[in-house]
Amino acid sequence: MSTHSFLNKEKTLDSEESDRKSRRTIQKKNQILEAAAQLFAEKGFHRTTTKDIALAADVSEGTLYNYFDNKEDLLFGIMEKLVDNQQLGRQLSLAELDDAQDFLVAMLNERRDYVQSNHDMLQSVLSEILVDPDLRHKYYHELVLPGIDTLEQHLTHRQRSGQIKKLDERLLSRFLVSIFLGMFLLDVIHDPLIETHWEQYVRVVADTIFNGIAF
Amino acid sequence: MSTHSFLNKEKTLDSEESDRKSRRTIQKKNQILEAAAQLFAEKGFHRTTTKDIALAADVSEGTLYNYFDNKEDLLFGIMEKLVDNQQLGRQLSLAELDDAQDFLVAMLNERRDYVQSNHDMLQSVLSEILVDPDLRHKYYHELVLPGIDTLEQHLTHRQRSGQIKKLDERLLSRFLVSIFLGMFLLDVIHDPLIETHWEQYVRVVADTIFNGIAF
Amino acid sequence: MSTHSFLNKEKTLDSEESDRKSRRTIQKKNQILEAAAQLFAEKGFHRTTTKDIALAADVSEGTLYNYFDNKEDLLFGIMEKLVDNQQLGRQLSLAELDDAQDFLVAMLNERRDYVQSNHDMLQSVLSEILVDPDLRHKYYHELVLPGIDTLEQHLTHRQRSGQIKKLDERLLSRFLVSIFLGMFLLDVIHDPLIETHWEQYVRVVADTIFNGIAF
Amino acid sequence: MSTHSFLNKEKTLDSEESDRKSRRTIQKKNQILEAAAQLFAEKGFHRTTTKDIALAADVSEGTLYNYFDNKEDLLFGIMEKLVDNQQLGRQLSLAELDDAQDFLVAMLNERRDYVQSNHDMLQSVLSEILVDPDLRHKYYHELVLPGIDTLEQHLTHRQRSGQIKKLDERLLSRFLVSIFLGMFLLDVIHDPLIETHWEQYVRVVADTIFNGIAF
DNA sequence: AATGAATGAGGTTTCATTCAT
DNA sequence: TATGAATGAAACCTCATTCAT
Repeated sequence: MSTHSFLNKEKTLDSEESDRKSRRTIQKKNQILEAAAQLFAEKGFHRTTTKDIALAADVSEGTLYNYFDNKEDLLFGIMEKLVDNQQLGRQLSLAELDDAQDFLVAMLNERRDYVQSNHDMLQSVLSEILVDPDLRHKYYHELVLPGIDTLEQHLTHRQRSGQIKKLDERLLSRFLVSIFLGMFLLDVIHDPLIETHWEQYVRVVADTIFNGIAF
Repeated sequence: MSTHSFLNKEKTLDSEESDRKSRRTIQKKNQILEAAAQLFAEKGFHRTTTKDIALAADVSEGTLYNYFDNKEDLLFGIMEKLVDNQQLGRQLSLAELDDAQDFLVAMLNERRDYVQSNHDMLQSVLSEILVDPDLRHKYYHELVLPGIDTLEQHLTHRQRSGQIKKLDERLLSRFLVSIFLGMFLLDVIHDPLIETHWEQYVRVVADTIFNGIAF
Repeated sequence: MSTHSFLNKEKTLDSEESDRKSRRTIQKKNQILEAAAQLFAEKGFHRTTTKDIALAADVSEGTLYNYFDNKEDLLFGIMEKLVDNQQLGRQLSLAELDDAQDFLVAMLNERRDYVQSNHDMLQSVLSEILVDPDLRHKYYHELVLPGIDTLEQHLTHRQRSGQIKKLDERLLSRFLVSIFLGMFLLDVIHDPLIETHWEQYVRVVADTIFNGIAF
Repeated sequence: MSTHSFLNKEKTLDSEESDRKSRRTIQKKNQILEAAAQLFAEKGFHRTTTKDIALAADVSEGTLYNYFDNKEDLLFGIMEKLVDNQQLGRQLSLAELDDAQDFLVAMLNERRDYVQSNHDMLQSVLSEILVDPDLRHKYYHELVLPGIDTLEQHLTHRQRSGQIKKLDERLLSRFLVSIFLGMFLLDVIHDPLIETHWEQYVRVVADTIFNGIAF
């Protein structure tokens, strides 16, 4: 038993040390990614130099390459954080809102929050997605598709319980997703109205989707 | 013939020669812009070299600079063509469709056509818009805002004639525009469903917008 | 006929122009290769920077890359020149020297000349050959083996005509080649004696090979 | 036992400790040098990184610098081992072979053994010798010249005792050395024949040197 | 008007070396 | 004594742009 506890002590020490190390590594990775995301959002991936990033992250250029294989790898790092954050958001998700329209409003707001708190990272990544097949593939499969899937399930559920009409879930979910995407684009393009009138906008959207615009 | 003389009226004496010149110039500009747009769409603006463009356009690199001030100017050239094409599309546009839902369907299809026949140019320009303030400004003011405005007018008109509910037109038009934008993004990201199920998709979207998803 | 001559005139003009162009290209390639070879011989391939080479060749660094794909390609360029020069030397080669020993002496001198007039290029290439499989392969197959082959043929001929003993030509030719290689190495290492006593050295070598050192 | 006390005699009081230390030091130095030599032979000095070496030697990069001043110092370390090994080989050397031709054969074989068992180190060092004056100087003076000197003495001895002709020993010894060098080069360049036909090759070489190729 | 060779600033990346732990 | 993260100089290479022809 004494031996055992002795071993444990060592183990604990070791693991503590390696823990500290990996925590510092993760921290520094984040420090770099945040600097990069901000710059990418401001000037774009290609107009941002590794020197810029190093400076903004307060490390040397060499250090960048101790944490990331190359410049493009930074984009993948940003994407991973986006994926993590999305999953995080989903956990503390939309509870079980009984009313379907409440649910839609909640979802729009949740998306809005996600977009706002990950704005730089999303913008960083988006412009390259349009242009880099690898990144596009990753983005589609790890961020968009999961979103679509979750939506489909919710829709199916609501349809079964008779809360909403029986329209093709696959198309309906895409419709909703493209609303989010478009909303984000309008935001990035700096259309002033959505930002200033968010509350009303959500109401209009939710109302329209639920009740339609026809009399 | 009268048309012809009318057109001629605006021209100076040495018109024929300068005409031929400018026509050739315009043609070569187009030749270059098309090559550029295709490459930009494939590889992105920054990964496309002026050499690539010259090669694809079958001119020398030097010639590029006889027609455009610099590489970025090509993007502005592409944007101008997009604006022209949009205006063109709008003229022969949505006639006067009595039924509001028919109108919406027609509009969705018109957008779809526009997107499809200007795909490369749109994709070329979009990823840089996210990253280049000048271009973004131009895009917003010359392509997005006019679209929003036109939509607002249509909506106001339909509201007045009692065909649709009285929701805030500014927000409703943004809602519709963000649907188009999102649709385009899904397309660029290669989501397969919208492409293969376009007809049904349009129906779902139009039905939802008009009648809502609630029972 | 007039058409023909007219065409010819054009052709001549064209070919003259393209000739001038390609001649200038070849000239500039040589200019660069000579600068590179000298520096490589002095400091070695890796300690020579592309900037060094550009400076020595009196062109910009960018221009280097208009003529060679990358730095290593310069080594291949040097090797090609070595191969050319060897073939050149072989044409005006060892005539038909009746006496076998005269022939050996002539050959040793011919090698010496080759080594001396291609010294920088040989030294440039040699140290990388020891370390770069591609280059080694090329060197062996394009420079060493042809030399061995030629030697073998000569030896076979002399053996048949009864001038020398019937020893395995393949081994004997390798023996002679390794004498040349070793000689070159001693030269590069700056052993003073061979350089200062070349005439006598050749005599000793030829005498030994022919008559042996035994009484 | 007497030997043991003899060895101990030279040591100070705290000898045992410093002994262990220096023995461990020497061992680790060797461990590093062997790893380095292997990598240098494979990829060349410049393409081998200190990280590579550290990894292969199973130490950290920092530790490298506790044993060697810098990367180039590794080459000097390798050279020193080569010198040591050569002297070692020479001590238990060519006995006193009465017959001169037997002696030559034995010498060729001894060189062959040396080359084979020090192959990586020789190849490591050779390509840099061609390019690094310091190293070249050291190589020439500590490895080549001693070899030449030893040879000269042997030759002089054999000449005096009337076993071989009176040719200039300085040139003759260089001739023999360049045969060894060339042989080594052919080996490094991967000429297949010498390796597969070594026994016969030695016989041809020895026979030629002794009796010549002339009838 | 068209060409394309030349340019050189500037980008990404590598890697020997240092030093705090 | 051993470590390995951090460094930053410097290398190779690209490419938008110019300009003599």
